Amino acid sequence: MAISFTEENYLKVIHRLSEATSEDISTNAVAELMQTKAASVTDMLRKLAEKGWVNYQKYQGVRLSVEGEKIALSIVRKHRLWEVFLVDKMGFNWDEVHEIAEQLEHIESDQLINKLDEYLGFPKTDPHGDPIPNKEGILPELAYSHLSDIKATKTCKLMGVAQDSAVFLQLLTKLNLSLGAKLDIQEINEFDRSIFVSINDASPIFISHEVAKNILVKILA
Amino acid sequence: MAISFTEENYLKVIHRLSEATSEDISTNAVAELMQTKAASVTDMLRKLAEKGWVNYQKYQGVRLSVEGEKIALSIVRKHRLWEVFLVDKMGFNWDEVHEIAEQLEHIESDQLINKLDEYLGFPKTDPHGDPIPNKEGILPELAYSHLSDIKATKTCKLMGVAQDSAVFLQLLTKLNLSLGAKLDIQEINEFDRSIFVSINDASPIFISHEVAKNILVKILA
DNA sequence: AATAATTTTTAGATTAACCTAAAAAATAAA
DNA sequence: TTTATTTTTTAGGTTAATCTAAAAATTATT
Repeated sequence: MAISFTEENYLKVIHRLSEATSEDISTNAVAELMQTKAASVTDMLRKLAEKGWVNYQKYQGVRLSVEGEKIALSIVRKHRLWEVFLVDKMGFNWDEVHEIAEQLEHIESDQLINKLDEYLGFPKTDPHGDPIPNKEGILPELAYSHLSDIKATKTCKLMGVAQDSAVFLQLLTKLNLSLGAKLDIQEINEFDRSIFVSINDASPIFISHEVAKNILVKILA
Repeated sequence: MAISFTEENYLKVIHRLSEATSEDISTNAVAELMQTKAASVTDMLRKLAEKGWVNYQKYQGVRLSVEGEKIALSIVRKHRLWEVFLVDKMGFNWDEVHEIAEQLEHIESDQLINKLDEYLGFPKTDPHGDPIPNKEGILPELAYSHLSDIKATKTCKLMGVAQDSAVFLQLLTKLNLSLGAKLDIQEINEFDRSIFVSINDASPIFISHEVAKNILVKILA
């Protein structure tokens, strides 16, 4: 069935909200991410439900149907593969690619996206460490920890970020924090929950709790 | 000023029609290429004129303004660069890329298109031999002959095609006619204007006038 | 449990891009 | 130069996606 860019964006947003919770997604939550009004969302949810892509009962919130989930994952797949292309092949920085990928994710051609996947060497994650769903729409669950959740002095590897905003990514770049960076936690301060950490064996610096919350790491030792 | 996909497509179509003639473009001609009705075209032409992208007087036809020409050429540039990408990097055949490029040409990012240009090695023509406008929107005029216009037994090189339809391109592929192919004209038949020609030194075959009209060549000898 | 606050939905409009049918203008033919 | 034909425009409507304002349902608070 034909799908519009707008419908694709709604499915993508509902999918993103569903990842964070097992509860139904509220109209307001969708409205906020779609940067639109709740009334518009209500209209669209009814339409998406008619097309069979979401389960929606009025006043009860919404969730993706199996079919809707499939569509959402194919958009995520396209978005993340294009991000890899933009960084690996076009030479963009990781904080510059989100907006362009938002456009490219709507290009419709299974053949193209599978050829692109191959051309990029079947990458497992995008430049922010987010996993890329495969052709069958299966998204490997990567169980990484939030740096902010770590309670002891450990050595970790930066595997991803929980936020794609340019300001955040630029801050990480300034701190020399990129995918794969080694983090030696020296101290965790109870007072402001800031972390004193050495990055790639450099002299340790302070990282705020706010930043640590958005950094995903694998614990090495 | 903001521009919609639809507006971009109208400007592209008006540009294409303007290349073939120096006269003003008729509403009906635009309607046919846009696959829409004349009444819809009238509405859009008024809108495009208000935005300053075309010069339009009712009942007098339309032509691009300087600004409109600039926009149209930037779309053509994007379309043709993406076609090169699809063929050279993604491994598509020249008859498979038009529809995908129709989507990709609307991606908005000057940075991306200039990086893509560089990545592809600043190609001069697309996979069909059509010239690619440069960053400044200047389209090099390539003066090639239509194979059908050649009146004597000559040796030529295939430089482009005047049509991008998949059926036509697939026929050329079947005849072993690709960009750069050598054509030795053996005979031109007065009766049906068909051409008896050797392709890359193979044994000569007949090519219809209809096909020859859509083949662009450089005369070598 | 009743009331207050919040969330969500309905009702009615708006805009972009399209449509059909009819009117008007331009062009071609008698 | 009238008349006929074709082209183009106008008038009025439709659909998708949005909006504001008001009504209804849900949730939270006394």
